[in-house]
Amino acid sequence: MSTEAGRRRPGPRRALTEDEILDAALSLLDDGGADAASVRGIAARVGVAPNAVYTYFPDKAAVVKALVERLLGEVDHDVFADRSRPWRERVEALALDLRAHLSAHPGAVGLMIGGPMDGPHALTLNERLLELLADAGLDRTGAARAAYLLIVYVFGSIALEVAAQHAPGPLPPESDRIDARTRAFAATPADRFPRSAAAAATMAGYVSTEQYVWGLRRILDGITAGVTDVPGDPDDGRGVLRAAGPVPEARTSRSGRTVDVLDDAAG
Amino acid sequence: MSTEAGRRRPGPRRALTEDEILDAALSLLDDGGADAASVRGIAARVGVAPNAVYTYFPDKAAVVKALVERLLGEVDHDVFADRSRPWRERVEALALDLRAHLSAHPGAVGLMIGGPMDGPHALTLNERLLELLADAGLDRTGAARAAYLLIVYVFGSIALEVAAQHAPGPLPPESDRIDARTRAFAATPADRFPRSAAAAATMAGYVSTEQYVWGLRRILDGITAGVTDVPGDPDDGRGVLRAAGPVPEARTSRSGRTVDVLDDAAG
DNA sequence: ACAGAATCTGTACGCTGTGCAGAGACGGTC
DNA sequence: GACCGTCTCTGCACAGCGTACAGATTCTGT
Repeated sequence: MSTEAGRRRPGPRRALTEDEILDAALSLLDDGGADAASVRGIAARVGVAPNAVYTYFPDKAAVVKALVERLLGEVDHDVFADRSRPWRERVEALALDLRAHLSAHPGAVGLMIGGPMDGPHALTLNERLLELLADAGLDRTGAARAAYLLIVYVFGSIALEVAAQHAPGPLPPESDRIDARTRAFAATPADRFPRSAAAAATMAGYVSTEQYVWGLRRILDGITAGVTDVPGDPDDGRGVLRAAGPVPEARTSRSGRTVDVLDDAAG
Repeated sequence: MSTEAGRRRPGPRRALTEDEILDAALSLLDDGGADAASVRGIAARVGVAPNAVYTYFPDKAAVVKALVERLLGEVDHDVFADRSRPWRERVEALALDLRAHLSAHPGAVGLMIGGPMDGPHALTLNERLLELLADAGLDRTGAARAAYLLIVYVFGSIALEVAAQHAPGPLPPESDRIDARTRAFAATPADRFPRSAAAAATMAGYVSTEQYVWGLRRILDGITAGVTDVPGDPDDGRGVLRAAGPVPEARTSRSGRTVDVLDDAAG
């Protein structure tokens, strides 16, 4: 009661908001890479003394954490709530949206995967994925494992894509980066690395959207390998799927054995 | 001719070797986390003035790069060269070996995925994966895409696993970390996150070896979905696989369409 | 013996995160 | 309207960071 929400605290009005500080941090990050978001830089950007920042956040780690949370929150709730669309489409839309949002701030990506990522927005992302994968016909445990597999893939892809870029600042267009990689891989010594030299064009495309979607689809294929497809639209795998626990009738799958092993640990 | 390999350079003998510096950096990293490997700390550890390090490496980034390269080199060439073993087994052995080696140095993991990872040992890893996946029956392009998918998964998993740990220093035993996560997830509000709350046990196991292997197997399933299995050992998928390019006869698969899209970009 | 080159040290500069003391502004109570 | 406690922000300071520069020392090749 005494500390109700609308009451102003004593002392002078705050010159800033937390959001303005996060804005400044993000723009510094975008301009100068992961190391550019210094407390002093943020303070200068918003026009206060460096230690004034500590009125809003206890330390720099809290600034980073809040920024990561905000970036994760920008993607939630929108794209994949529409349950009329097939679940695979929604997963792909979510994955592409995450990639677009995060790789727009390459300097922030390193901070993201450098911390625990256990805030409410991260949990919301997990929750949405669980809903999505339940629609796909996966059981509770399978959906959770699949959700983390997807999270690992999405954040791993983005992290490696950003890390492949040497210079700070915004990511160049995808085609430019692939061209640069093509030129770099052209120097691969074919005597020591014959297969890599032969696959140089594909390797240059490791950072492409096509590779990203290709890998995502292989994962979705693997996730649904133990789940039987309802016939009706075999062309694109968009058919509604129904759950199959041990699936004793459909192609004795390795997933049956795997699930048992995992249940030992998680249960 | 003038600068032949065995010739000593003028000047006093070096007090150190590059390897000793990397040893010092790694041990600092292991003790104190990613920020502990300072140039001054390294120099103190090996008993020289801070700037003596710059006799061996041009800057700190070069030290980190060399360290990453060395860690990547520790895993190559050994585990998965034995072509008599089934390829899935070899991929799993490689993935588990990589995870064991890298998560033994959690402080180094962040440095690893923070840089381009384009050294010779990284290329060797790619080359070995290409060989392995060629044995699995994938064509050149498919093998390269699958290799990167696996790399993303392995490094993404390890990065997220390490990032989930708040304190620096060596990773606690897996069971302890899962216990801690179980306790943390017990506080998940079931009203706002019903599915996450219900899957808390599985989510606690996100950092487990079981989850890691489970995800790896789903990926391998997805990679080989467009490749027909030779009957003979259907129980574990260890049978030798034969290549299938467009696979027009085996279950009209989405991979056919996907590959076309990708060939447009990479070709 | 001498020239040149390499190694290492001492010193210094600008940067980082952040703790402490103090000045000023404001809300709540008299 | 005066006062008090609390909050905000500043100036200063400290320890640590990466690293550039100058100089002393030690070696190799001539």
